[in-house]
Amino acid sequence: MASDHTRSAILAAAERLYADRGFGDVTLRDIVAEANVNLAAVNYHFGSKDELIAELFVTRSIQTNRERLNELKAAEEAGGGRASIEDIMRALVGPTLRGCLGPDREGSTAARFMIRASIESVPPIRRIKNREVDHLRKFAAAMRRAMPGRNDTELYWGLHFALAMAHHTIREKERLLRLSEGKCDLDDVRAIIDRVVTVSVMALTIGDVPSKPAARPVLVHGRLTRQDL
Amino acid sequence: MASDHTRSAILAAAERLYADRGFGDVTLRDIVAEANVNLAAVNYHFGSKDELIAELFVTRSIQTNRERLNELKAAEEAGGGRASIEDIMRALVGPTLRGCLGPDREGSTAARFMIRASIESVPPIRRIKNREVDHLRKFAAAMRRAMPGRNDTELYWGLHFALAMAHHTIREKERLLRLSEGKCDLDDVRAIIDRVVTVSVMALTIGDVPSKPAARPVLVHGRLTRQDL
DNA sequence: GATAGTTTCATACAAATGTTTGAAATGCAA
DNA sequence: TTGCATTTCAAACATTTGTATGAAACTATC
Repeated sequence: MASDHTRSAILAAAERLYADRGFGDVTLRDIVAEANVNLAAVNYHFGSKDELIAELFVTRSIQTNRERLNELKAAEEAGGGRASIEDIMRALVGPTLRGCLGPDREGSTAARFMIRASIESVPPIRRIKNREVDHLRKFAAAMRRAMPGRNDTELYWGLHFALAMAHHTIREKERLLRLSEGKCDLDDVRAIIDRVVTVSVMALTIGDVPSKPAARPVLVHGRLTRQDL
Repeated sequence: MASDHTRSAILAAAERLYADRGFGDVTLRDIVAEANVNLAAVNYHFGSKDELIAELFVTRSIQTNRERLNELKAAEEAGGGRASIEDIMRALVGPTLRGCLGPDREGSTAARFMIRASIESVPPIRRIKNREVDHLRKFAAAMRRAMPGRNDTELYWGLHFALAMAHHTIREKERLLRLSEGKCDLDDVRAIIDRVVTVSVMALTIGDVPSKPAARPVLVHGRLTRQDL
């Protein structure tokens, strides 16, 4: 393989076009035109259109998953082997939200591509997403360590809701912006992450009936703190 | 129009096939074969494929929206013109969750169709969804009445997160089931609604620093109650 | 029962699309 | 250079797809 020129030109063009116009109405001919390569090059280098899409999505997914696990590991090391539940949730939703939201990310092709992938969900991408369960199990395990006494079911629901808020915010950011008439600031990614983390932690304390008044998470200065009642 | 036979046969067949196999790989020929009608009948009765899909989705959406508003109205009348925030959230997420989840709904074509529509999001459906903002404004208004002092921004985020949890649960129920190895009971719709409502209400109290200890929502017997600390 | 409007039908159309092919070009090693 | 493998290219292929057409069948009204 002398040079990846054609291969990477296709990848870049495909990601850009899919990000801009969606999987639905971008054809191989559009891609090769954008990349200035021959039509047959896609099948030569990737085998098929679906494998091209899969490669794009896998690459980006691996990046996000690695960031997540890095954050988790860092939090666990900082906590002497056990991360706080807040930090775990932050590691879970932070990379995705940071990657897909924010004003500077407006022009990021990778981010817009991942948003598309989240919205349109074509077959090759769905197949890959199904493997994501193994990755999530690592977070479930960390949560179990952070909240030893807690019911497993509650734990999974908390994890599920955290992803729900993060992904739905990415998917429906236009609608939220329109609904709130701009009042919800979707550029302040830090605040959004704080918000999602806060609510996720709250969700994980459902049914918690402590003997002494519980520490109650409160959003202060865009950062999660605890305030005793 | 002597009889709607052909028209409704097409609608029924289309909904069934789309629900089962997705919009991606169901053609008009599949639909007319299932409906035992002629290929040209679709264009004759609906104009185009997209208008057929739009009609299916609009019909179901109107049903859900009407149920939502009925529940909201009932709650407001029961509360003497002002519904509690819990009841508002329940009216928002209840109909959708009840429609798409639960064991008996497994065979409901309408439910599975709406799940598909939520996952795949083809153009005609996206266009309709964009008009949904007006509908949500009615809930925002009710919430504003229920929580007069509250910041509008917080209110929209709470509304947004409630929909996030409901829709994501519908979209990703398979994954949650697999992740939790069956521990999360997705057939107990009442409990799920309670859970989503509880967390939504919690989300709406972020940053609430009350002069006296706040009433804290707690899940008891699968039903939302209030317990003073 | 003739007529006008509606609905159904078989068939054709036209366009788009992913994929394949076989030859030409290119790069690289001996 | 020669020879061999890799890569590029133009063109064609083979389907699939939604849509259009015009005649036939049907229905209801007068």
